[in-house]
Amino acid sequence: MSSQVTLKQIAEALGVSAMTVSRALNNRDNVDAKTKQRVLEKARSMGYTPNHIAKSLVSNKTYTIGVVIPAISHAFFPEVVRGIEEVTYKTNYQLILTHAAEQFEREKVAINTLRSKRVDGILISTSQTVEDYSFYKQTIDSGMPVVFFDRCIENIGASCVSVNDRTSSRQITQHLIDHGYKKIAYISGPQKVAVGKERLGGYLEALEAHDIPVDDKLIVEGGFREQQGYEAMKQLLDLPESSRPQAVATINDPSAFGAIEAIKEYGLSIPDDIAIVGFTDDIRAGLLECPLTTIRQPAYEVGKKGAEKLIKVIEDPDEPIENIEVVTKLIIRNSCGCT
Amino acid sequence: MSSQVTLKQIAEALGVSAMTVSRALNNRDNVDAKTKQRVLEKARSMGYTPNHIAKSLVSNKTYTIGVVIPAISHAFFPEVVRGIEEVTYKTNYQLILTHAAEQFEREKVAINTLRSKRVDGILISTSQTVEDYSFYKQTIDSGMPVVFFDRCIENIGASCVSVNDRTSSRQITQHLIDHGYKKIAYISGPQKVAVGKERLGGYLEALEAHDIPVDDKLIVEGGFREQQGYEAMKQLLDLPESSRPQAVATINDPSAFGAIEAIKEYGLSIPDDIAIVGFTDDIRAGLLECPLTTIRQPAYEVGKKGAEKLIKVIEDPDEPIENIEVVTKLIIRNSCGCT
DNA sequence: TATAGTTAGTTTACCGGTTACATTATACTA
DNA sequence: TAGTATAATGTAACCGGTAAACTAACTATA
Repeated sequence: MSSQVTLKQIAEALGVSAMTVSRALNNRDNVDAKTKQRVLEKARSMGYTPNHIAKSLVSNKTYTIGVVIPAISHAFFPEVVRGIEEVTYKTNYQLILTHAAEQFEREKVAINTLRSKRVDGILISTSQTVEDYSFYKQTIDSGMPVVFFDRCIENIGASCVSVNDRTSSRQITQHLIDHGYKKIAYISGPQKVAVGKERLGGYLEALEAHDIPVDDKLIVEGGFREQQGYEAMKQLLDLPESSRPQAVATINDPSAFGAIEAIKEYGLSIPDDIAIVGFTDDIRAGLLECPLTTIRQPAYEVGKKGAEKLIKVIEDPDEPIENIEVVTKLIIRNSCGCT
Repeated sequence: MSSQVTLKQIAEALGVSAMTVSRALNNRDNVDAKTKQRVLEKARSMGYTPNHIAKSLVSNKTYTIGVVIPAISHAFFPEVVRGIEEVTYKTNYQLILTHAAEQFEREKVAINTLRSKRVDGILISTSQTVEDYSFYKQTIDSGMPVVFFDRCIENIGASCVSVNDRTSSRQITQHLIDHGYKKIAYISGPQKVAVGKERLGGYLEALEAHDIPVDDKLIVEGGFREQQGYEAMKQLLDLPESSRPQAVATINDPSAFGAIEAIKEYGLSIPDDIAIVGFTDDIRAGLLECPLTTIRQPAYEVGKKGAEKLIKVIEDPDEPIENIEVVTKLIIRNSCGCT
């Protein structure tokens, strides 16, 4: 690191006190116009860059927020980050991005580092391997402003921005039912994560509403990643012919992509042999050989709302805890059987 | 922000000096084993989180690197970030991510803030609107370690990690020539950015190598974004029938996607009426109606190499300046005319 | 047994700013 | 013209740690 110019150096060069320089640079009162001018010029000519580290130490404020993301390569998250960025850019906050690679341990390390760096708040989407909530509880109880997004942990004292997972999942399952399918499987996400539970819940509600009996063999816990969708689908395809599903709903699009891979490997065609639907509206969904019917999650909106809420919590400790739902849209393409 | 526990508080509670606590927590010498034990326990029970801000002020080191990205939604960049993340995770650096949205002004603000935050180094991919280099020059001359990636600025005193843009571009143009096309257009990127210049250079070299005369009307400056590819293609399509291109090479995949949109609007078919190739191997490239022939850029590798180099520069001021080239791969699909 | 060497711990100053208060110079008022 | 308000600037302490120098007590050595 180069030797950076300090206030003191400017002060010395000008024969004034550091305080006067500080005041001049921060547009405070009680600085002679001429002095101020001299200071500004000197600061520029010396290439002064204020030291936020020192400022933060005094003000106990870093204008930095941490973002904890489980999977950068899932297209949903970069879009969320774009939404967050848009808000933080306007409000002069910076973003420390951490990637947990779906590992709870990495997430813990990340959050601890963020706390050490004294970020003003943290936006979290939990990893699928999340094990116990006490770690989050502790973080939140320490007074650190936290807002969850997409993969939330509920009733833990922090706000959450998600989509209407349950109703969306019910809606898309309903759509499969409308096609006349009776044997509808579900490739679920981890039940410890709210989206996992909610989306499965929506699927069950839809079946129940139509008096379709729930078949436990048709519900397989997969996960958020393509590989897991692939494996879950194989399990379903290995069921005896008679109990094989006619249609499959999945926890998200990557999972559906994996499942589609498996279906192809078994030489079956979509949607004729098996219909399938996703949840995300990944950038690839519409481009598949058989375009994927799915739920469009407004990722950018989720990021934006999350960041807005977090900054409110940071700036006003009385900001209430909320569960904010961003509304999705059912995108009907062909994989469900529509033409 | 909650009231955080400090070293001093632990020291007081234990009746020792702050230094002793500091030593105990940092595994330094000259601390009695029993004392150390007592300190560690007290720190845990009081919920102590070390304050990196204070540490940084003394050490002049933040273990944080800044990343300046022009477009999060271009799938290339999240992959790069994943590569960077993988390295910083292992080396205990954190990532401040800034998004310039292809605007040079935002980029300047971002870099200044990163400097104020005293990041240990910065990874930069320049925005397409980059205007003058003096700003970068100043930043680098101030002693801030900088490594450019993908969109580099050369000969400015910083290392650069990119792909072999020129040879790749020559190779893919060559492939179009092999198909027998004579009138090959080029939708270029901004010439102020190295990739823009290099890729255009590769295209020109290929033509020259085959004695194909360069037709200025067939070279249109587009840009990195879909919309710009769309507009550039329209310009090409509006040329008189006789001078219309038989094939088009583009600066990147998004630009190609835009161009494809335009071609469709004109009722022409790919590759029969017009062949087209990209550069990126975007996640969507293989999924198009007519799958896109393109150059696969190893984004993850670029991020990894960039981060590795930056950390070397940070940790050893004598680390030499290098231009690191990561090698691409020509991905032949159908849009070029291959079947 | 006097001297030097360890060990465990303390004290002081400092990193680069800001806050709170003190001081000086200037202007205004009676 | 003394007396006071006001503007401009300075000083000291502090934010939460750490480096460096110092001290006290104990141990080893000749």
